[in-house]
Amino acid sequence: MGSLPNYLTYPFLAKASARLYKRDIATTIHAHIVKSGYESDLFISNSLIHMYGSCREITYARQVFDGMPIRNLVSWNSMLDGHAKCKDMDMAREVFDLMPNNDVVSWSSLIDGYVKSGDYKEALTIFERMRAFGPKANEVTMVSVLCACAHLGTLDNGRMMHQYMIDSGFPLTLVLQTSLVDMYAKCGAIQEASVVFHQVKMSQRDVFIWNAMIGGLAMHGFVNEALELFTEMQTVGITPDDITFLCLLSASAHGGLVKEAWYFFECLIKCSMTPKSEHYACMVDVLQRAGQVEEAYEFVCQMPSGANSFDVGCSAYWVYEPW
DNA sequence: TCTGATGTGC
Repeated sequence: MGSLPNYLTYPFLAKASARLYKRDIATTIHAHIVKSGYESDLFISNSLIHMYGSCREITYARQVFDGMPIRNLVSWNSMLDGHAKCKDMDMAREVFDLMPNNDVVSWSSLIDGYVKSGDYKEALTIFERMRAFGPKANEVTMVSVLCACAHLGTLDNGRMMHQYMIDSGFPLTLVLQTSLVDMYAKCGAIQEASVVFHQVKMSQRDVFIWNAMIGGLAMHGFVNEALELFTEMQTVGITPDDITFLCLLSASAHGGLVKEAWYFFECLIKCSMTPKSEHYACMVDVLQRAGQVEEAYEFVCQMPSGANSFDVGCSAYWVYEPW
């Protein structure tokens, strides 16, 4: 009765499966494609490589890639990104060096792979090479580059990248502005982070950029300022998420602010969210640092078993056995 | 009409 899937259907299915991160669904879709005879379609094969790469099934991705009679840049880039997602940067680099040609996506995938693998210096080295010999960077490239600067804490470098973006006439999208706020905050330049944050129109700010700013303030001990922004974001209709509370709880833990921590934990519940193990870990941390060992113990006991994890376990251990 | 890279917490 229903219509059969055609060559336009499968790329969407593969993309959905890639996002779901489910290997069994991925192989099922692949089997359907083989049965329907669409395996030789370039778009469909590319979708399969991407799907397997996203599911971290790089061996299957490679099998599809090797079986293709014709490949294009998307095939190579998907293979490259698959290795990068698996944090196998040696293989990602090999693909990059082997591919017949490359574009901004190839370079961005490589740079982001190094960032996600924690090799921030190499990410910046590749970016310099890209500036010298490669295609023009775009928003996606710069997000990864700013992330590398943030983790290295090299403020001068970060400022240079910001200037480069202005000089190159990059449109400052919300994603880029969030990366800038995060970079300045992590580099300790909370004032510059604040300037970028306030340049974004109130109506355009989403939970990501609010979190970046609140987290930046909290990280540097400006808990009152973080609290003010937390109130403000709710006033303008942005609902805090679990990351927002993690920022605030972590700041309270570092500052030894027990009352504030309880307040944020209660807010979290009031926002009808379920605290995760990380939230519990922050609470245990703040209580035991304040010397409230029994309260911390009680808190751990109340914790639903679903939230139990190594994080909380470690914190709980501190409650019993301070080294 | 279909395919590839990006932002907030540890």
